[in-house]
Amino acid sequence: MAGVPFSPEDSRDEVPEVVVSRLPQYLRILNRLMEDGIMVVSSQQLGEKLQVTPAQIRKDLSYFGRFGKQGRGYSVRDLLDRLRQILGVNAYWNVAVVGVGRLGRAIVNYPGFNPDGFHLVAAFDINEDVIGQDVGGLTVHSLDDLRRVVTERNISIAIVAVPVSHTQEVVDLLVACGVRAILNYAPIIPHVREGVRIRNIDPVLSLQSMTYYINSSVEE
Amino acid sequence: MAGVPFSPEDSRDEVPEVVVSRLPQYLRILNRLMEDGIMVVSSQQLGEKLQVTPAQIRKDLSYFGRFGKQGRGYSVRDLLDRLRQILGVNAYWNVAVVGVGRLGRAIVNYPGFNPDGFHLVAAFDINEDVIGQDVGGLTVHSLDDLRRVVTERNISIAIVAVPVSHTQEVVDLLVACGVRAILNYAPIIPHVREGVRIRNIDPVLSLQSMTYYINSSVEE
DNA sequence: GGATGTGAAGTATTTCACAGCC
DNA sequence: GGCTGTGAAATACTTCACATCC
Repeated sequence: MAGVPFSPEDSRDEVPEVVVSRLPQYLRILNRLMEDGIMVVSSQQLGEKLQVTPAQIRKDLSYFGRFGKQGRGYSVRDLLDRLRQILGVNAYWNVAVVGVGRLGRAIVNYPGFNPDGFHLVAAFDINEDVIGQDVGGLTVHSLDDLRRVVTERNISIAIVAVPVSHTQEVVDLLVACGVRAILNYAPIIPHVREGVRIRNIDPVLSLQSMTYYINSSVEE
Repeated sequence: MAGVPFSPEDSRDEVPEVVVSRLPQYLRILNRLMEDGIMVVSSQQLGEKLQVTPAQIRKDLSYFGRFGKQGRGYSVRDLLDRLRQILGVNAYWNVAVVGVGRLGRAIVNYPGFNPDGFHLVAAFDINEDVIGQDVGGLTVHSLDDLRRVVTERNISIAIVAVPVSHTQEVVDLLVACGVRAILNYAPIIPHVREGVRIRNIDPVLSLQSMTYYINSSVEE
Protein backbone atom coordinates (compact mmCIF):
# COMPACT_ATOMS: atom_id res chain seq x y z
CA MET A 1 0.00 0.00 0.00
CA ALA A 2 1.12 3.55 -0.72
CA GLY A 3 3.91 1.90 -2.62
CA VAL A 4 3.04 2.75 -6.19
CA PRO A 5 6.49 3.72 -7.43
CA PHE A 6 5.53 6.56 -9.74
CA SER A 7 2.86 8.19 -7.63
CA PRO A 8 3.44 11.92 -7.75
CA GLU A 9 2.06 12.34 -4.23
CA ASP A 10 4.94 10.18 -3.13
CA SER A 11 7.35 13.05 -3.52
CA ARG A 12 6.06 14.83 -0.42
CA ASP A 13 9.26 14.73 1.61
CA GLU A 14 8.84 12.22 4.39
CA VAL A 15 11.38 12.82 7.10
CA PRO A 16 13.01 9.53 8.11
CA GLU A 17 12.05 8.50 11.61
CA VAL A 18 15.69 8.06 12.54
CA VAL A 19 16.25 11.72 11.77
CA VAL A 20 13.40 12.79 14.04
CA SER A 21 14.80 10.62 16.80
CA ARG A 22 18.07 12.54 16.70
CA LEU A 23 16.59 16.02 16.90
CA PRO A 24 15.91 15.88 20.65
CA GLN A 25 19.58 15.14 21.19
CA TYR A 26 20.54 18.18 19.18
CA LEU A 27 18.12 20.14 21.32
CA ARG A 28 19.85 18.92 24.47
CA ILE A 29 23.28 19.97 23.35
CA LEU A 30 22.05 23.34 22.11
CA ASN A 31 20.36 24.00 25.44
CA ARG A 32 23.64 23.35 27.17
CA LEU A 33 25.57 25.57 24.76
CA MET A 34 22.99 28.29 25.37
CA GLU A 35 23.45 28.01 29.13
CA ASP A 36 27.20 28.25 28.62
CA GLY A 37 26.74 31.45 26.67
CA ILE A 38 27.90 30.03 23.34
CA MET A 39 26.26 31.98 20.52
CA VAL A 40 27.37 30.16 17.39
CA VAL A 41 28.19 26.53 16.67
CA SER A 42 29.33 24.60 13.61
CA SER A 43 28.19 21.16 12.55
CA GLN A 44 31.76 20.11 13.24
CA GLN A 45 31.52 21.15 16.89
CA LEU A 46 28.06 19.68 17.33
CA GLY A 47 29.28 16.45 15.82
CA GLU A 48 32.11 16.17 18.30
CA LYS A 49 29.79 16.60 21.24
CA LEU A 50 27.26 14.13 19.85
CA GLN A 51 29.72 11.64 18.41
CA VAL A 52 28.21 11.82 14.96
CA THR A 53 29.57 13.13 11.67
CA PRO A 54 29.08 16.79 10.81
CA ALA A 55 27.56 15.72 7.50
CA GLN A 56 24.83 13.87 9.29
CA ILE A 57 23.88 16.88 11.32
CA ARG A 58 23.75 19.11 8.25
CA LYS A 59 21.76 16.52 6.33
CA ASP A 60 19.33 16.02 9.20
CA LEU A 61 18.69 19.74 9.52
CA SER A 62 18.33 20.14 5.77
CA TYR A 63 15.09 18.14 5.90
CA PHE A 64 13.50 21.08 7.66
CA GLY A 65 15.12 24.12 6.13
CA ARG A 66 18.33 26.12 5.94
CA PHE A 67 19.21 27.29 9.38
CA GLY A 68 22.92 27.94 9.09
CA LYS A 69 25.12 30.62 7.63
CA GLN A 70 27.91 29.60 5.30
CA GLY A 71 31.32 30.29 6.71
CA ARG A 72 29.87 30.86 10.19
CA GLY A 73 27.80 27.96 11.43
CA TYR A 74 24.49 27.99 13.29
CA SER A 75 23.15 30.56 15.70
CA VAL A 76 22.55 28.55 18.86
CA ARG A 77 19.47 30.52 19.81
CA ASP A 78 17.92 30.40 16.35
CA LEU A 79 18.54 26.72 15.85
CA LEU A 80 17.15 26.02 19.31
CA ASP A 81 13.98 27.91 18.49
CA ARG A 82 13.55 26.17 15.17
CA LEU A 83 14.10 22.72 16.61
CA ARG A 84 11.68 23.39 19.47
CA GLN A 85 9.10 24.43 16.93
CA ILE A 86 9.73 21.45 14.67
CA LEU A 87 9.51 19.00 17.54
CA GLY A 88 6.49 20.73 19.00
CA VAL A 89 8.12 21.29 22.37
CA ASN A 90 7.83 25.04 22.26
CA ALA A 91 4.61 24.72 24.25
CA TYR A 92 3.64 22.78 27.35
CA TRP A 93 2.20 19.31 27.13
CA ASN A 94 -0.11 17.91 29.76
CA VAL A 95 0.72 14.34 30.61
CA ALA A 96 -1.19 11.63 32.46
CA VAL A 97 0.46 8.86 34.45
CA VAL A 98 -1.31 5.54 34.69
CA GLY A 99 -0.20 3.27 37.50
CA VAL A 100 1.09 4.66 40.78
CA GLY A 101 2.88 1.66 42.20
CA ARG A 102 6.54 1.88 43.03
CA LEU A 103 7.56 2.73 39.49
CA GLY A 104 4.71 5.16 38.91
CA ARG A 105 5.57 7.03 42.08
CA ALA A 106 9.19 7.32 41.05
CA ILE A 107 8.07 8.73 37.71
CA VAL A 108 5.73 11.25 39.30
CA ASN A 109 8.53 12.40 41.58
CA TYR A 110 11.14 12.51 38.83
CA PRO A 111 12.04 16.17 38.41
CA GLY A 112 13.22 15.86 34.81
CA PHE A 113 9.94 16.19 32.94
CA ASN A 114 8.81 19.65 33.98
CA PRO A 115 11.84 21.66 32.85
CA ASP A 116 11.34 20.31 29.36
CA GLY A 117 7.69 21.27 29.20
CA PHE A 118 6.03 17.99 30.06
CA HIS A 119 3.61 18.59 32.91
CA LEU A 120 2.34 15.60 34.80
CA VAL A 121 -1.16 16.78 35.59
CA ALA A 122 -3.09 13.61 36.42
CA ALA A 123 -2.49 10.20 37.92
CA PHE A 124 -4.65 7.09 37.56
CA ASP A 125 -4.80 3.68 39.08
CA ILE A 126 -7.13 0.72 39.20
CA ASN A 127 -6.42 -0.12 42.84
CA GLU A 128 -9.21 1.16 45.12
CA ASP A 129 -6.74 1.57 47.99
CA VAL A 130 -4.71 4.25 46.27
CA ILE A 131 -7.52 6.08 44.46
CA GLY A 132 -8.04 9.40 46.17
CA GLN A 133 -4.55 9.35 47.64
CA ASP A 134 -2.11 12.15 47.02
CA VAL A 135 0.99 11.11 45.07
CA GLY A 136 3.61 13.75 44.50
CA GLY A 137 0.97 16.48 44.56
CA LEU A 138 -1.46 14.67 42.26
CA THR A 139 -4.73 13.13 43.36
CA VAL A 140 -5.01 9.58 42.10
CA HIS A 141 -8.10 9.10 39.93
CA SER A 142 -9.97 5.96 39.05
CA LEU A 143 -9.47 4.78 35.49
CA ASP A 144 -13.22 5.31 35.13
CA ASP A 145 -12.49 9.03 35.11
CA LEU A 146 -9.89 8.73 32.36
CA ARG A 147 -11.99 9.93 29.46
CA ARG A 148 -13.34 12.91 31.36
CA VAL A 149 -9.96 14.05 32.70
CA VAL A 150 -8.15 13.51 29.39
CA THR A 151 -10.73 15.69 27.70
CA GLU A 152 -10.91 18.36 30.38
CA ARG A 153 -7.16 18.74 30.74
CA ASN A 154 -6.42 18.32 27.05
CA ILE A 155 -4.06 15.42 27.57
CA SER A 156 -2.55 13.78 24.51
CA ILE A 157 0.43 12.08 26.14
CA ALA A 158 0.38 9.34 28.76
CA ILE A 159 3.01 7.46 30.72
CA VAL A 160 2.14 3.87 31.50
CA ALA A 161 3.60 2.12 34.55
CA VAL A 162 1.26 -0.77 35.22
CA PRO A 163 2.01 -4.50 35.46
CA VAL A 164 2.55 -6.39 32.22
CA SER A 165 -0.74 -8.21 32.69
CA HIS A 166 -2.68 -4.93 32.35
CA THR A 167 -0.48 -2.99 29.98
CA GLN A 168 -2.19 -3.75 26.68
CA GLU A 169 -5.67 -3.04 28.00
CA VAL A 170 -4.55 0.23 29.60
CA VAL A 171 -2.90 1.25 26.35
CA ASP A 172 -6.07 0.40 24.43
CA LEU A 173 -8.13 2.45 26.86
CA LEU A 174 -5.80 5.43 26.57
CA VAL A 175 -5.96 5.31 22.79
CA ALA A 176 -9.74 5.01 22.90
CA CYS A 177 -9.84 8.11 25.08
CA GLY A 178 -7.87 10.13 22.55
CA VAL A 179 -4.31 9.86 23.83
CA ARG A 180 -1.92 10.02 20.89
CA ALA A 181 1.49 9.30 22.40
CA ILE A 182 2.43 6.77 25.05
CA LEU A 183 5.60 6.23 27.01
CA ASN A 184 5.47 2.66 28.28
CA TYR A 185 7.58 1.39 31.17
CA ALA A 186 6.20 -2.16 31.25
CA PRO A 187 8.46 -4.86 29.81
CA ILE A 188 6.22 -5.61 26.87
CA ILE A 189 5.73 -3.95 23.50
CA PRO A 190 2.04 -3.03 23.28
CA HIS A 191 0.32 -2.74 19.93
CA VAL A 192 -1.25 0.54 18.90
CA ARG A 193 -3.10 1.52 15.79
CA GLU A 194 -1.56 3.62 13.04
CA GLY A 195 -1.33 7.24 14.03
CA VAL A 196 -0.62 6.61 17.70
CA ARG A 197 2.99 6.81 18.84
CA ILE A 198 4.57 4.63 21.47
CA ARG A 199 8.05 4.43 22.98
CA ASN A 200 9.19 1.82 25.42
CA ILE A 201 11.53 2.24 28.34
CA ASP A 202 12.99 -1.14 29.08
CA PRO A 203 16.29 -1.18 30.93
CA VAL A 204 16.57 -4.97 30.86
CA LEU A 205 16.50 -5.02 27.06
CA SER A 206 19.27 -2.43 27.08
CA LEU A 207 21.37 -4.53 29.43
CA GLN A 208 20.80 -7.66 27.39
CA SER A 209 21.91 -5.97 24.19
CA MET A 210 25.19 -5.04 25.88
CA THR A 211 26.02 -8.43 27.34
CA TYR A 212 26.28 -9.75 23.79
CA TYR A 213 29.34 -7.59 23.28
CA ILE A 214 31.05 -7.95 26.63
CA ASN A 215 30.42 -11.67 26.78
CA SER A 216 32.59 -13.18 24.07
CA SER A 217 34.61 -10.28 22.76
CA VAL A 218 38.16 -9.92 23.98
CA GLU A 219 37.94 -6.26 23.16
CA GLU A 220 36.03 -6.13 19.86
CA MET B 1 40.60 1.91 8.73
CA ALA B 2 39.42 -1.66 8.40
CA GLY B 3 37.88 -0.52 5.15
CA VAL B 4 40.14 -2.19 2.60
CA PRO B 5 37.50 -3.74 0.35
CA PHE B 6 39.34 -6.90 -0.57
CA SER B 7 40.80 -7.80 2.80
CA PRO B 8 40.14 -11.49 3.37
CA GLU B 9 39.94 -11.00 7.14
CA ASP B 10 36.99 -8.73 6.45
CA SER B 11 34.81 -11.68 5.69
CA ARG B 12 34.48 -12.65 9.38
CA ASP B 13 30.73 -12.12 9.65
CA GLU B 14 30.07 -9.02 11.67
CA VAL B 15 26.57 -9.08 13.05
CA PRO B 16 24.87 -5.72 12.54
CA GLU B 17 24.26 -3.93 15.81
CA VAL B 18 20.62 -3.44 14.93
CA VAL B 19 20.22 -7.20 14.78
CA VAL B 20 21.73 -7.65 18.24
CA SER B 21 19.41 -4.99 19.59
CA ARG B 22 16.40 -7.02 18.47
CA LEU B 23 17.44 -10.32 20.01
CA PRO B 24 16.43 -9.38 23.58
CA GLN B 25 12.93 -8.70 22.30
CA TYR B 26 12.78 -12.13 20.73
CA LEU B 27 13.90 -13.51 24.07
CA ARG B 28 11.06 -11.72 25.83
CA ILE B 29 8.40 -13.13 23.58
CA LEU B 30 9.86 -16.61 23.71
CA ASN B 31 9.90 -16.51 27.50
CA ARG B 32 6.24 -15.64 27.46
CA LEU B 33 5.42 -18.39 24.96
CA MET B 34 7.31 -20.82 27.16
CA GLU B 35 5.27 -19.78 30.21
CA ASP B 36 2.12 -20.26 28.17
CA GLY B 37 3.20 -23.77 27.32
CA ILE B 38 3.67 -23.12 23.60
CA MET B 39 6.25 -25.55 22.23
CA VAL B 40 6.71 -24.45 18.63
CA VAL B 41 6.48 -21.09 16.93
CA SER B 42 6.88 -19.89 13.34
CA SER B 43 8.57 -16.70 12.20
CA GLN B 44 5.13 -15.64 11.04
CA GLN B 45 3.71 -15.90 14.56
CA LEU B 46 6.73 -14.27 16.15
CA GLY B 47 6.46 -11.47 13.64
CA GLU B 48 2.87 -10.78 14.53
CA LYS B 49 3.66 -10.53 18.21
CA LEU B 50 6.66 -8.30 17.59
CA GLN B 51 5.22 -6.25 14.76
CA VAL B 52 8.06 -7.08 12.43
CA THR B 53 8.19 -9.07 9.21
CA PRO B 54 8.78 -12.81 9.40
CA ALA B 55 11.64 -12.40 6.94
CA GLN B 56 13.43 -10.12 9.31
CA ILE B 57 13.26 -12.62 12.13
CA ARG B 58 14.54 -15.42 9.95
CA LYS B 59 17.33 -13.24 8.60
CA ASP B 60 18.31 -12.05 12.07
CA LEU B 61 18.52 -15.58 13.40
CA SER B 62 20.44 -16.76 10.34
CA TYR B 63 23.42 -14.66 11.46
CA PHE B 64 23.91 -17.11 14.30
CA GLY B 65 22.94 -20.45 12.87
CA ARG B 66 20.02 -22.56 11.71
CA PHE B 67 17.67 -23.01 14.59
CA GLY B 68 14.42 -23.85 12.85
CA LYS B 69 12.88 -26.86 11.19
CA GLN B 70 11.43 -26.42 7.73
CA GLY B 71 7.75 -26.94 7.60
CA ARG B 72 7.49 -26.72 11.39
CA GLY B 73 9.01 -23.56 12.79
CA TYR B 74 11.18 -23.09 15.86
CA SER B 75 11.21 -25.05 19.09
CA VAL B 76 10.50 -22.41 21.71
CA ARG B 77 12.76 -24.01 24.29
CA ASP B 78 15.66 -24.56 21.91
CA LEU B 79 15.53 -21.08 20.43
CA LEU B 80 15.31 -19.63 23.93
CA ASP B 81 18.41 -21.53 24.99
CA ARG B 82 20.34 -20.52 21.91
CA LEU B 83 19.42 -16.85 22.22
CA ARG B 84 20.31 -16.81 25.92
CA GLN B 85 23.68 -18.24 25.04
CA ILE B 86 24.26 -15.85 22.16
CA LEU B 87 23.35 -12.83 24.27
CA GLY B 88 25.34 -14.08 27.22
CA VAL B 89 22.39 -13.98 29.58
CA ASN B 90 22.49 -17.67 30.39
CA ALA B 91 24.55 -16.78 33.48
CA TYR B 92 24.17 -14.19 36.21
CA TRP B 93 25.74 -10.78 35.92
CA ASN B 94 26.74 -8.76 38.94
CA VAL B 95 25.80 -5.11 38.58
CA ALA B 96 26.84 -1.99 40.47
CA VAL B 97 24.64 1.06 40.91
CA VAL B 98 26.28 4.45 41.21
CA GLY B 99 24.18 7.21 42.71
CA VAL B 100 21.53 6.45 45.29
CA GLY B 101 19.45 9.59 45.14
CA ARG B 102 15.78 9.37 44.31
CA LEU B 103 16.37 7.75 40.95
CA GLY B 104 19.07 5.40 42.18
CA ARG B 105 16.82 4.19 44.99
CA ALA B 106 14.00 3.53 42.57
CA ILE B 107 16.40 1.50 40.43
CA VAL B 108 17.69 -0.52 43.37
CA ASN B 109 14.12 -1.30 44.38
CA TYR B 110 12.96 -2.11 40.86
CA PRO B 111 12.16 -5.81 40.87
CA GLY B 112 12.66 -6.31 37.13
CA PHE B 113 16.42 -6.87 36.99
CA ASN B 114 16.81 -9.98 39.11
CA PRO B 115 14.47 -12.31 37.22
CA ASP B 116 16.50 -11.71 34.09
CA GLY B 117 19.79 -12.51 35.75
CA PHE B 118 21.09 -9.04 36.55
CA HIS B 119 21.99 -8.92 40.22
CA LEU B 120 22.45 -5.54 41.81
CA VAL B 121 25.20 -6.36 44.27
CA ALA B 122 26.74 -3.02 45.17
CA ALA B 123 25.71 0.61 45.52
CA PHE B 124 27.95 3.67 45.49
CA ASP B 125 27.60 7.34 46.19
CA ILE B 126 29.79 10.35 46.70
CA ASN B 127 27.60 11.90 49.40
CA GLU B 128 29.05 11.27 52.88
CA ASP B 129 25.56 11.35 54.39
CA VAL B 130 24.36 8.26 52.55
CA ILE B 131 27.58 6.25 52.58
CA GLY B 132 27.15 3.36 54.99
CA GLN B 133 23.35 3.56 54.76
CA ASP B 134 21.30 0.58 53.72
CA VAL B 135 19.43 1.06 50.46
CA GLY B 136 17.21 -1.77 49.35
CA GLY B 137 19.39 -4.29 51.13
CA LEU B 138 22.67 -2.89 49.81
CA THR B 139 25.21 -1.00 51.88
CA VAL B 140 26.18 2.21 50.14
CA HIS B 141 29.92 2.38 49.50
CA SER B 142 32.13 5.35 48.89
CA LEU B 143 33.31 5.72 45.31
CA ASP B 144 36.80 5.31 46.74
CA ASP B 145 35.97 1.63 47.17
CA LEU B 146 34.85 1.23 43.57
CA ARG B 147 37.94 -0.47 42.20
CA ARG B 148 38.17 -2.90 45.07
CA VAL B 149 34.50 -3.89 44.99
CA VAL B 150 34.35 -4.14 41.21
CA THR B 151 37.30 -6.50 41.31
CA GLU B 152 36.15 -8.54 44.28
CA ARG B 153 32.60 -9.02 43.04
CA ASN B 154 33.58 -9.43 39.41
CA ILE B 155 31.38 -6.59 38.24
CA SER B 156 31.44 -5.68 34.55
CA ILE B 157 28.13 -3.83 34.33
CA ALA B 158 27.17 -0.59 36.06
CA ILE B 159 24.05 1.51 36.25
CA VAL B 160 24.66 5.24 36.56
CA ALA B 161 22.12 7.51 38.22
CA VAL B 162 24.08 10.58 39.22
CA PRO B 163 23.49 14.24 38.35
CA VAL B 164 24.48 15.38 34.86
CA SER B 165 27.34 17.40 36.34
CA HIS B 166 29.06 14.25 37.56
CA THR B 167 28.02 11.75 34.93
CA GLN B 168 31.02 11.89 32.63
CA GLU B 169 33.54 11.62 35.45
CA VAL B 170 31.68 8.73 37.04
CA VAL B 171 31.57 6.95 33.69
CA ASP B 172 35.29 7.54 33.22
CA LEU B 173 35.98 6.15 36.67
CA LEU B 174 33.88 3.07 36.02
CA VAL B 175 35.68 2.39 32.76
CA ALA B 176 39.04 2.90 34.45
CA CYS B 177 38.03 0.31 37.06
CA GLY B 178 37.25 -2.27 34.39
CA VAL B 179 33.50 -1.91 33.91
CA ARG B 180 32.63 -2.81 30.32
CA ALA B 181 28.94 -1.94 30.01
CA ILE B 182 27.07 1.04 31.39
CA LEU B 183 23.39 1.84 31.62
CA ASN B 184 23.13 5.58 32.04
CA TYR B 185 20.04 7.34 33.39
CA ALA B 186 21.42 10.88 33.32
CA PRO B 187 20.16 13.13 30.51
CA ILE B 188 23.47 13.35 28.76
CA ILE B 189 25.31 11.05 26.36
CA PRO B 190 28.65 10.27 27.95
CA HIS B 191 31.64 9.38 25.83
CA VAL B 192 33.36 6.04 26.30
CA ARG B 193 36.31 4.51 24.56
CA GLU B 194 36.01 1.81 21.94
CA GLY B 195 35.21 -1.54 23.47
CA VAL B 196 33.02 -0.18 26.25
CA ARG B 197 29.26 -0.33 25.72
CA ILE B 198 26.81 2.29 26.88
CA ARG B 199 23.04 2.62 26.63
CA ASN B 200 21.07 5.64 27.73
CA ILE B 201 17.67 5.72 29.37
CA ASP B 202 16.21 9.13 28.68
CA PRO B 203 12.43 9.39 28.86
CA VAL B 204 12.38 13.05 27.90
CA LEU B 205 14.11 12.31 24.58
CA SER B 206 11.49 9.65 23.95
CA LEU B 207 8.68 12.08 24.64
CA GLN B 208 10.23 14.75 22.45
CA SER B 209 10.54 12.37 19.53
CA MET B 210 6.82 11.65 19.78
CA THR B 211 5.60 15.22 19.98
CA TYR B 212 6.97 15.74 16.48
CA TYR B 213 4.35 13.36 15.15
CA ILE B 214 1.37 14.34 17.26
CA ASN B 215 2.04 18.03 16.90
CA SER B 216 1.35 18.86 13.29
CA SER B 217 -0.06 15.69 11.83
CA VAL B 218 -3.81 15.42 11.47
CA GLU B 219 -3.42 11.69 11.64
CA GLU B 220 -0.29 11.01 9.57
C1' DG C 1 39.02 31.11 4.57
C1' DG C 2 35.52 28.60 6.32
C1' DA C 3 31.24 26.52 6.83
C1' DT C 4 26.65 25.31 4.93
C1' DG C 5 23.45 22.62 1.96
C1' DT C 6 22.91 18.92 -1.16
C1' DG C 7 23.07 15.79 -5.22
C1' DA C 8 25.61 11.66 -5.91
C1' DA C 9 28.12 7.69 -4.21
C1' DG C 10 28.61 4.40 -0.95
C1' DT C 11 26.86 1.35 2.92
C1' DA C 12 23.65 -0.78 5.62
C1' DT C 13 19.37 -2.84 6.36
C1' DT C 14 15.10 -4.79 4.98
C1' DT C 15 12.25 -7.36 2.05
C1' DC C 16 11.46 -10.52 -1.67
C1' DA C 17 11.03 -14.87 -3.52
C1' DC C 18 12.11 -19.35 -3.99
C1' DA C 19 15.00 -23.71 -3.50
C1' DG C 20 15.22 -27.07 -0.12
C1' DC C 21 13.65 -29.75 3.53
C1' DC C 22 10.40 -31.76 7.05
C1' DG D 1 1.61 -28.28 2.44
C1' DG D 2 4.17 -25.43 5.18
C1' DC D 3 7.98 -23.05 6.80
C1' DT D 4 12.99 -22.20 7.04
C1' DG D 5 17.30 -20.20 5.29
C1' DT D 6 19.31 -17.21 2.04
C1' DG D 7 21.11 -15.02 -2.23
C1' DA D 8 19.38 -11.18 -4.82
C1' DA D 9 16.65 -6.97 -5.22
C1' DA D 10 14.85 -3.09 -3.15
C1' DT D 11 14.94 0.38 0.10
C1' DA D 12 16.84 3.28 3.67
C1' DC D 13 20.45 5.73 5.61
C1' DT D 14 25.06 7.78 5.85
C1' DT D 15 28.99 9.89 4.02
C1' DC D 16 31.42 12.27 0.40
C1' DA D 17 32.69 16.13 -2.01
C1' DC D 18 31.99 20.31 -3.88
C1' DA D 19 29.30 24.45 -5.57
C1' DT D 20 27.78 28.22 -3.04
C1' DC D 21 27.66 31.85 -0.07
C1' DC D 22 29.07 34.78 4.15
